[in-house]
Amino acid sequence: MAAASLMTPPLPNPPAMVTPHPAPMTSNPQRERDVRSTPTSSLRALFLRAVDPSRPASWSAAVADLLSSGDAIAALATFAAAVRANPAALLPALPPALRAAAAATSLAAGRQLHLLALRSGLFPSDPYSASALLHMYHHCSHPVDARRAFDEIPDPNPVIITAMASGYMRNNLFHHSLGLFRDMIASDSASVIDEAAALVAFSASARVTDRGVTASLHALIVKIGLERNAGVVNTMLDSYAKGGSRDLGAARKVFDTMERDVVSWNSMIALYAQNGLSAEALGLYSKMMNVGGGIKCNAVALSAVLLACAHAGAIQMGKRIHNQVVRMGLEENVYVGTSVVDMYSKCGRVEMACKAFQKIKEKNILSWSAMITGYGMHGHGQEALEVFADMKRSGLRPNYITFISVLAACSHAGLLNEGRHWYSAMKREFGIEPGVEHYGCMVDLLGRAGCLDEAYGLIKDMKVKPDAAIWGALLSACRIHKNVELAEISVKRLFELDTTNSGYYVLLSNIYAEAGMWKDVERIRLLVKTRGIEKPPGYSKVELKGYTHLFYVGDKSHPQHKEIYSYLEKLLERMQEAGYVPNTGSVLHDLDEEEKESALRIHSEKLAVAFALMNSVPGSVIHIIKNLRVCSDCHTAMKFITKITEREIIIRDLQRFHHFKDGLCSCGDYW
DNA sequence: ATAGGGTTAG
Repeated sequence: MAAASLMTPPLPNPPAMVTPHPAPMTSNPQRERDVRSTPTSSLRALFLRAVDPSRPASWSAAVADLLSSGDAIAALATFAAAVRANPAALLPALPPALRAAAAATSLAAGRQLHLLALRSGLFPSDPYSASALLHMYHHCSHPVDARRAFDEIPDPNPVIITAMASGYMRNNLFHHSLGLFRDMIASDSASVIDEAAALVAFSASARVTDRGVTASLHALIVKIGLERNAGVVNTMLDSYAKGGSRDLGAARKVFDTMERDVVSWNSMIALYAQNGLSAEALGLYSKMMNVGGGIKCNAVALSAVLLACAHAGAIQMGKRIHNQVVRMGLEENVYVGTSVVDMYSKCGRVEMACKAFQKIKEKNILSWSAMITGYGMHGHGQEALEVFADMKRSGLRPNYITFISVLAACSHAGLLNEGRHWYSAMKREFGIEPGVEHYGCMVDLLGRAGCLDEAYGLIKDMKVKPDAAIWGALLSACRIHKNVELAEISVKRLFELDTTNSGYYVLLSNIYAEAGMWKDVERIRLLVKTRGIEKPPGYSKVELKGYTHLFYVGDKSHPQHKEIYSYLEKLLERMQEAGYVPNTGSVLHDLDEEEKESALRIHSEKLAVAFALMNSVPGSVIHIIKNLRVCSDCHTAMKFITKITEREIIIRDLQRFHHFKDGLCSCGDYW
């Protein structure tokens, strides 16, 4: 109908909102000839040769084909040619044209198409154009415009609602997305839910903290018989484990009763891995490989299981998985490759991480970040900064995450000036506002370097609320530099944030003790006692021949404990001959010196090291995981052990890495 | 003739 009149006069610009952009559909005969003859896209020429201008379907097919071949601009140009050549082509070609505008994130083109849809009467009555239009606005990050258009659609069908809901998800408006399904959940009527809608609804419920949403949706899909649809149930599985329920058990229950496909296995493994249940993740992985019912492992499974290895420090399993990666030819894959890098770094093998990093074909921002973090964790600050420089040279723009890696590397290596430089460059040059993570690194870096006032000033200037890690960093800096006043302030704040961790009080009482403030030491000890706050028991883990051995302080439950203790005795003698003096400063102050020394020598990391030295292959790296920070005496002890035995020892606590080979360790004095 | 769709990486 009205489409014919649109052909001749150039489209008036939509009011105000249009941004300058190579508008693809100006009706200029010259341009039209260009579209059909220029060799800018040989593909385009190919498609256009096949177009029968008299058949509308022929045009829309050409637009859609160009789009799916990846040339959105050519698709838009062809759409413009279509409308001029045959006005009847508008109806079928408009939706793919809108998708092309979305793919090119060209809001200007999208708005012109919107106008065209309005003038031709296709909007809001044609549901095909309507859903594509919403899709376009969301893709161009204009959810408000999408909403405006959505509100004009009289009776939106499931496809339109799904387009709207998934668009909200894309723009991180999770509650808005869920809101579109809410009435339906409330009335228990599944009128609008089909497979695609259910997928979006569950993925929305995985991102909000509202309780019970997943279960209600679950009831709904059972009612309409979607509970045997693997895709839908997989998303449901995910939302049980995340979202408001956060219940891995519930997810596992779904997993056990459903008809599982690869994605189900991968999701469950990934969920375990992400929640730190490494043993469960690894167990489920081997179950999949053995009794998975013909399920083959793929890139996603390997990524997930590598994360579990990284978390558990399971280097041997990690190597096996890496071999599998190589066998499957997935070394060049960004996802898998980045996971391998992360696994090797967290398991203490930076050189292996670096080799794996070089194998990745198209490194993305997270691959680079993983490598920077890897060097940083090991105290190799200069290497980390070199990788960062390489990343910038490769043309990638550092983001929020990149700067966490960079600043963490500076803080761990004690690169004060570099840290200061990149912290300010981050804001000034890259326009990134620092978040808690960046502040955490800076407070740690400044604090260790003794710039306590600067660190405190930084906290006071923060635009976001400081978390326990930040005050904790300041507190341990106070221990190093003996600042009672700031320590008290930090503990006060920590107490408001985390009342259950007595570690902070132990640290404060040690600070008092070192300042000779015995009354305060007593006061804190009483406080800890009366409040019933307990320090979680410290333990150290060591992996040997695929088995993990766990040690607590003074542990005598290990079958080899007698040998371990006598080996440790001999080791300590040799260490003392080499100049090791037990650092009793980190032990509670009401013990006498002798008691302090015997308390120190049975620390879990020492037991673990002795056990590993007795049993491992000469020359291999000893890798220990500790659930808490390492005390200053164990820190020193490891250096001496390295010196006498020439063995590389790596201790990783839950967050951090301490690398003793070259005596480099920037860990503070903890407890 | 044309529309909407998650699980992996710091």
